[in-house]
Amino acid sequence: MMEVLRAELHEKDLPFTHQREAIAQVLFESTRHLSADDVADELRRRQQHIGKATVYRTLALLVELGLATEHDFDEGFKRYQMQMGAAHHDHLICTACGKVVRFRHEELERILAEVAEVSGFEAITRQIKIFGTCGEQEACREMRQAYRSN
Amino acid sequence: MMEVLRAELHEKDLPFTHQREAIAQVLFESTRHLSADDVADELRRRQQHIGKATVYRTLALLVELGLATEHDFDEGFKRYQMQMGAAHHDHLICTACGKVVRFRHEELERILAEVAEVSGFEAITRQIKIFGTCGEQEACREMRQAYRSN
DNA sequence: CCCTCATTGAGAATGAGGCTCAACGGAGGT
DNA sequence: ACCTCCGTTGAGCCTCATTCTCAATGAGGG
Repeated sequence: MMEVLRAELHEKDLPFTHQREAIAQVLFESTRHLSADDVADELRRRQQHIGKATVYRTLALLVELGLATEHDFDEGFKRYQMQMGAAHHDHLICTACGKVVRFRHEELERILAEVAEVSGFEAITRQIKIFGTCGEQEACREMRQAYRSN
Repeated sequence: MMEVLRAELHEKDLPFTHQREAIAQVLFESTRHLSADDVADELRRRQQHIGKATVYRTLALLVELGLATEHDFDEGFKRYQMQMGAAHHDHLICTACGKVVRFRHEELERILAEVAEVSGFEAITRQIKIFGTCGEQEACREMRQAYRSN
């Protein structure tokens, strides 16, 4: 996987630095969606301090290269995740506990491609987010009740 | 329409202030998605200066009441639009010229409801955004070419 | 008209993310 | 290995959307 990054960087004549390797590694080893701060924290835990500017720049670069995806779960900051050639997937986000569940529905792919086509758009990327309550924790069920009685 | 706002506020024992009326009015009269700054600017043009804190608070309130919707088109700030009982719609966003096109596809509604159901989620709201190029302007076609040759 | 309590607004605070620029370090050539 | 050339890095500063603070204000019920 790190080979893919090395190759992509070489392709674009960009240097494969320790920082880029470390950041990609952290993202790669996590199954969660990490914020720039999460990444910086994890690097610190590994005794590899990397400036936040570099963290931001590298995350943006990984997205550019198509190796990572950027997500906004309405928390006021972005989250990132490695995208190792995996199919595009979408998310269900619990507004109470923050849990994120991935899903993929073939039918959606077809419909969205059709919508873009009809509108004369050439799609680059897309996002589908369903915000709701997952009901798994106390807080989730409470919020669910609050919404129902609204 | 302003009656709906008045009623909703009364229902929740919240005062119907001049500021709330003016902000809702601006949003109501626009067909575009307005940012908090857009709203403040329009109010200033109408000789009704309202503090930005109030603009932000009121926009959040309108969303809470279900009278407006909040959108993030990846511009670094949020945009708002009145939602007068209209059906939920989704967006195509041109990353070159910023044009936003609305669309609605019944099939999507059904599929997303099904996805939430299967995952045990109770959906509160959802968003679908397709980012791409609309090809209408010079800049859009240029960006389109850039992506193709990437 | 009064009183209460939420709202308002000016300005400061917060926080994600970008910018600056001197020092640094890949990596291809020698 | 060594050199040299650029692109990268990082500490700190800057921006800008959004929120907070708190004293003054005003909605609206009695």
